Parts: sequence; C-alpha cells; structure tokens
Amino acid sequence: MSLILDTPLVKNGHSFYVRAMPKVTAEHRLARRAQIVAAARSCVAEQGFHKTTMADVIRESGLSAGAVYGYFKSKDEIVAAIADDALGSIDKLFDELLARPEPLTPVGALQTVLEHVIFLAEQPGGDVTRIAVQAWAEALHNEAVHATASSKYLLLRGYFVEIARRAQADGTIDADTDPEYIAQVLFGMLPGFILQRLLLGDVSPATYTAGLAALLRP
Amino acid sequence: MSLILDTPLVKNGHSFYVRAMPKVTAEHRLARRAQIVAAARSCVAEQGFHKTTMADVIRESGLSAGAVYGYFKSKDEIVAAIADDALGSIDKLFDELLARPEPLTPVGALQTVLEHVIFLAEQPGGDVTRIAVQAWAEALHNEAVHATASSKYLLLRGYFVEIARRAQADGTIDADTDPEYIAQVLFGMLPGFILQRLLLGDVSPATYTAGLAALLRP
Amino acid sequence: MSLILDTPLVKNGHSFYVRAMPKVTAEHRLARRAQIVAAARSCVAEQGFHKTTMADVIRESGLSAGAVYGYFKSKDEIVAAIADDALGSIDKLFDELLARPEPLTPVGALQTVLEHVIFLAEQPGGDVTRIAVQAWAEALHNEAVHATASSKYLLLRGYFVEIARRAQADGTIDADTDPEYIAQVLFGMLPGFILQRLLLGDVSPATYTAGLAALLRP
Amino acid sequence: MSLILDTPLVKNGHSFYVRAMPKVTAEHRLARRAQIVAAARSCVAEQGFHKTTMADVIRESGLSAGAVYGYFKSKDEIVAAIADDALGSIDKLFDELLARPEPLTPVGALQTVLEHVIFLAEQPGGDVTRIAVQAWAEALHNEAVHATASSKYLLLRGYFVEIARRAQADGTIDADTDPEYIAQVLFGMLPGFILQRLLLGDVSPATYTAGLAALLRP
DNA sequence: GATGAATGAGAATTCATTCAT
DNA sequence: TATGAATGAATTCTCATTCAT
Repeated sequence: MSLILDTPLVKNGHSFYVRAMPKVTAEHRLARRAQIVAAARSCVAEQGFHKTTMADVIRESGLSAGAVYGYFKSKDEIVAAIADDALGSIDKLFDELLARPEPLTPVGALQTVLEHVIFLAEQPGGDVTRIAVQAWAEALHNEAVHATASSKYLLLRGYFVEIARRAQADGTIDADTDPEYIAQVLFGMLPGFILQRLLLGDVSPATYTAGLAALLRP
Repeated sequence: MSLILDTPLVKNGHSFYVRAMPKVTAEHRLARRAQIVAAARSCVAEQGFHKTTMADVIRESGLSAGAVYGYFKSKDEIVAAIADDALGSIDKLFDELLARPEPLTPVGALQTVLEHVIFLAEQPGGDVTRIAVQAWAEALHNEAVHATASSKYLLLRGYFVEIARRAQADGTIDADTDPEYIAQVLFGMLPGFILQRLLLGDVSPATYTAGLAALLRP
Repeated sequence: MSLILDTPLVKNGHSFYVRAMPKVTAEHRLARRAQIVAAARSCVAEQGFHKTTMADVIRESGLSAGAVYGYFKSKDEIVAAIADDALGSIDKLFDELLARPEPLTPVGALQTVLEHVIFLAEQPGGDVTRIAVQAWAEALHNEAVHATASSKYLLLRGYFVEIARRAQADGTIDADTDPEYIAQVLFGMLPGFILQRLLLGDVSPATYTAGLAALLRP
Repeated sequence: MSLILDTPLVKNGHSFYVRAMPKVTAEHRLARRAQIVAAARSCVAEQGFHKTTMADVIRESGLSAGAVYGYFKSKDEIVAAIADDALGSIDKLFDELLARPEPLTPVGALQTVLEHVIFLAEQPGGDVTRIAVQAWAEALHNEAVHATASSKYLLLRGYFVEIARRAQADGTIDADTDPEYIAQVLFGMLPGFILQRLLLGDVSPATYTAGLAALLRP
C-alpha cells in the first residue's frame, strides 16, 4: 500500500496530489472486527467472559485500546459479538444437517450433530463449546445474549421437529405425540453432551449414540 | 444476640454497647454461614457470580463487611459455597430417587428427577437451576467449583447406571451396551431440560417425559 | 479512640465484647465531605473544573479514591458541590448586608458587597471569585450548577430590589422606574468587578465605588 | 476544490482520485481556518471548551482529522483562535461606537453597546456571549486567552474612559474623579448584563438602560 | 497536502479486602 | 468478635494527536 507519487502532478496549471482512497472500509472493517472477536474468543474460552479484561482482548488482538473501541463501543458489545459468533456455530451444524441427501433418523441426526460439535470444538482459536457454556450463563442476565441464544436454539430445535415428523410418518415413532416434545428431548441431549465432555471428559459421539441407540431399541 | 444493656456506656466521647456473645459458636457459625450463602445465592440467581459484588452480599445478608469476612476468607470461598450448596440439590434428587420402594424404569427415573428439579427450582430464595447454569460456566475455570460439580454429577449419573443395569437385567434395554453409556444419555437430558426451561421457557416434565416415552416406544 | 477491653467480660454465663459505636456518622460524614470539597476547591481555583482530575482531588484531599467515591458518586457531584459551596458565599454577602442596622443607599450597598467579596476572595483555600467564574461557564451546560447559580443570584438581586425601593421611597431615585431594572444594574456590577479584578487586576472597591459615586452625583 | 477526474484511477488494488490543488494558498488557508473556527465555535457555544472534543470539531467542520491538524497544531490553538474570534467582537462594538457622528453620553454609549451585544449574540453560528463566558473561565488558567481577553477589554474600557472625559468636560459628571474609575464601572456593567441574560434570561438593553438612567437621574 | 485508522497515555470509577475502633 | 470507613489496584473507556497511504 505505497503512496505512488511524492511530487505533485501538474496539469492545466493546477498541481495535483494523488490521494489513496483505500477500499479498506467495508472488508477491512469486517476483518478487523473478526480479528478482535477472535482474540476475545480465545480469552473467553480460557477465562470466561468476566475474567477476560479489555486489556486481555487488546493485547491478544495486537491492536491498541483506541482501535478496539473504534470497532466496538463497549465490552458488552464484544461479549455479544463473541456470543453471536459462537452461537453462529449452530448455523454450521444446521448446514451440515441439511447437506445430507437422505433424510436422517433421530439417532442419525444426533450423531451427525455430535460429531460436528466435536469438529467445531477442536478448531483452533478456542473451544466453541466452552464459549457456549459461558453464553448460557450470560444469557440469564444479558438480554442481547439471551435473544441470540434463544433464536438459534429454536432454529436448531426446529430441525429436530422435522426429524420427528418424518419418523412419525414412517411409523418409527409414535404418531400421537407432539413432535415438538420429541424435538425438546432430542435437542435437549446436546447441552448434556457438551457439559459432560467439558466437566467429566468421558463422553464421545460414539458412547452417546450407543447409549441412545440402546434406549431406543426395544 | 440479646442486648443486655439498653443504655450505652459512654467513655472517651464514644458510646459502647455491651452485647451478649453466645457460646453456641459451632451451630451459630454454621447458621451465619448459611445466612450469608442464602443472601449470596439470591443475588447470584439474579445477576450471576460476577455481577454479584461483595457489597451486594453484605447488604442482602444484613451483616457487616467484617462479619462476612469473618465467615468466608474471600469472595471465591463464597462462590464455592454457593456452588456447593446449589449442587447439594443433587443429593436431594438422589434421596428422592432412593426413597422410592419399587425400582424405576428409565422414563420413570427421569420423570421423577425432572419433577423434583422443578420443585427445587421453585423454592424461595433463588432458582437453583439458574445457579447451576452459573456453576457450569464457573466450573470451566474454577477448580473448586469444577471438583464439586464433577463429583456430584458422577454421583447422580451413577444412579442412572443402576437404572440402566436393572433395565438390562429385565430385558427392557439391550444388554450389550455399556450401561455407563446409557446413563450418559439419561443423565445428559437434565442440562438440556434446565436450559430449555430457562432460555426458551416451553418445556415441562410432562412434555419432556412424553417426548422421551414416544422415542422409546417402538 | 482506643478499644477499651481486649478480654471479654463474662457475666451471667455469657461472654461480652465491648463494641465501639462511633458517633462518627453524622458529623464525621459532613466533615469528610467538607474536606473533599475544600481539596477540590483549591484545585479548581487553580486549574478550573475540567483540568482538575479526580486524581488531583484525591491527592489533595489526602484520602483514597474509594473514600472520595464513598462521599460523592461522581466527579459531577463534586463539581456541583464546589459550585454550591462557592455560590454559598452569596448567602454570606447577604447576611453581611442584613446585619447592617441602618438601611443602605445603592452606593453603600454596592460598597459593602464589594468589600465583602474581596474579604471572601482572600480567604485561604482558593479564591472564591475564581470559582464563581468557573461556575458561570459551567452553568451554561450543567443544569445542576445553573439551578444553584440562578437561585442564588436571584436572591442577591432581590436584595438590591429592596435597596432600590427604599431609594425610590425617599426620593433619591426616580420612582417611575421598575425597581427590578435598577437592581439588575446594581447587581450587574458585581460580575464586571470580579472579572476586572481577576483579568486586569486594577480595580478595587475604592476605585469602583468612586466611579459609581461620580456617575450618580449630578 | 474541483475534482478533475470522475473515474478513479485504479492501481495496485487501490483506487485514486486526482484532486485539484488550487494555488490560492494564502486566502484558501484563511478560509479553511475560518471554517474550522466556525465549526469549533458552534460546538463551544453549546458545550463549552472542554466538553468539545476534537472529534466534534472535525465532524462539524466537515474536514478530516489530518486536515484540521494541518491548520492548527493543537486543540489549544483552536481554543485560542475561538477566543480571539469571539473577543474580536469587541472590535466590532468599538467600530460601531466610533461610527457615531455625535459624542455619546455614558448611558447612550452603554445602550449602544448592549444593543450591539444582542445583535452579535443573535447572529447564526453560536451565541458569542456564551463563548465570552467560556473565555472568562479559560483566561484564568490559559495565558494565551488571558492575553487576548485583557488587551481587548482594556481597549474597550479605554473607549469608556473617553466617554467619561467628555462627560466631565461638559460638566455632566464630577470632574474630580479619575475617569478610569468611571470607565471601570461603565465597562463593568457588560459582564453582568451578559451573565444575567444567559443565566436568568430577564434582562434586555431596554430594562438595563432604564435602570441605569434611573440611577443617574437625580 | 489530505485522509482517517490507529495510537496510548490518562481519566473516571469500582470493588474485594483490611483494620482501627 | 463486629463494624463499616477506608484502601488502592485494577478496570473500562476517552480523546488529542500521529502517520502510513
């Protein structure tokens, strides 16, 4: 990004300076925001939202205090952005599920989700599931986080409703039960999986799917 | 804590009250600790661990700063005590389950647990499940809370192992699957229930048990 | 303020500790507030409201940051308190005027006021008139200061209305003019005196009263 | 400031615009400075010197940060420029007074000045008198502003000395009093007028002149 | 010269904890 | 032991100013 001319051009009796109009703004701004969120995310995955100080985020992001505050008005906005970002993983789970050509069974859907959760958790830059757990706690007294969390979770749970409906249609599952209830249970297995993985460390998609399969098999 | 004298002694320009110091120390100490934890718990249920300040706890408990610090060395100790207290509810769930005369089926056990969770959550003094969610987040970077949480959760999950074994013994559940895996799934339904109840507000023991029953019914 | 007893009194089978109930609160609180305002005032007299930092006030007051914030919720509150305090000098001018046994003429009243302004300005702890000038500027965009200033100024101007009325009654001043207008002019000489004294340094009650007397003498 | 090219040059992934640099430098510079001072003045009239940030000035002026700093080395220089500009109104008062063909009486001179003060205050771009009040406060701890203010005020006061001399010459005013003292009082009525107008809002040239006339009439 | 993103010192404020009484 | 005023390090956020383009 070098300045091209140091000496003014002279044309029509006027001197001209060449001014860079960096296209920067749009993408650059987003990239910087992402950079900051990434820095913050890795702090939060380690220390939680509240032990993470702005100084941590600033240091980790490699920017200055002023720069960070140029992209986010407050720590709360960064917290919300991290939560959004982490809960955005839900969208990725969703895409993964919808990419499947054939319809999935309940167990199949759960297995797919669990495997993708593990995949996401192991991405570099801080375990998303750790952030999800922070987000659960935060959502209880932070309306912004609550709003994101509930909408994302309703979305994913909606997918399980669809799975339940199909299973009811082909007679695999009792057709008289509200598919929402079935989805509550299926979706409701995720937090328990995440929590046991983080706190007890002895679950895996394989053990979990095996356990569920055993329960479902008559 | 009776006052012996109603009229203050005045000496050196200061007034003094003479106050009875009951010898009860042992129980008294415990009562005081409980009083502080109760105060702190109701703050934490509303605001979370980190937004709850010592000043909040001190005000809510009706004691003085010095008094509170006489019973707890630090905020961290109070946090640990609240987590212990909240996770102690697990013991109550457990007692509830063991009190049953006849052995429970997986669905029955879950229903019993969910109903008791609701019962505990609705006790006055702050919803325990809100504190549990805070404790999950805290456990990720607070060893004391992590230790309590994991031991309690292993204990409760152990109960579900027992349930699974019984169901395998009487042929209700496939006997070739490790009962630990089955317990992971059964126990793993609790966090999802708690979370959906707090964040989405549309689950109940009835809907959940119906959903699970539909899944299990062939 | 020494603790009287180190060893518990034992009476009626109970042990007693003697607890100091410092009468502190009421007067002590006021004294501390005054101490902080005094510190702040001397800073403000030198540097103005905005160049005076909380760190300055804290250092000058000899207290800690926390202590200062225990008495004032914000810098704005301290600013308001200083303005109140400085504008409270108006009350002192007023008292001075009302203490006079015989009624004053316009020139006499002005002279008395100017002399007392000088007296107050020369008190140790920061020239009040410098703070008054800051308060004028502040009042233009600080509602709290504006409210105090306008009420105090109306009060003092009201005194001059009274002076004007008397002068009209005894025929010294034209009776057909609204005494409020006359008071506006009399009271309105004060800011100009204060300003010329601070910025030009060449006015005194003597020169000012001489000038006014010359104007009034036919 | 005409753009020669409508289509950006693109080079190295950046787009460039070529802009005409008028040779006008001298006037252009002054125009730009005036533009910046005007922007800053309207901010200061609303918020005072210290609440006005450079960001405010930059936004209001429509220029870039760099551009503003190209014309003023620091905020302090802008503050000084605004004060100079506002105190420059004194020159306008002065011109107004000297433009009168016949010599003025003290009351006449004051009336003329007050009326012109109102005229200036009501010009668009921020009430000059509000800025004057800020300048008074600033002059107490800003040598540049102090220097400008005192020289301007001495100048205007000098005019009143002249008025006083004339009145002494034609016997309207006692000849034994130093005309400087009389000027102190006459000039000293201005700040009180400005302040009462801004803080109390109930004075006008008419009420003020009426009040003064009543005082002077035997 | 012009731009505006970036800088970083410094400001206001909070809060866990202590300690004289 | 009990009190609660006091402490001061740590935290969030601002804003005058610079500098690569």
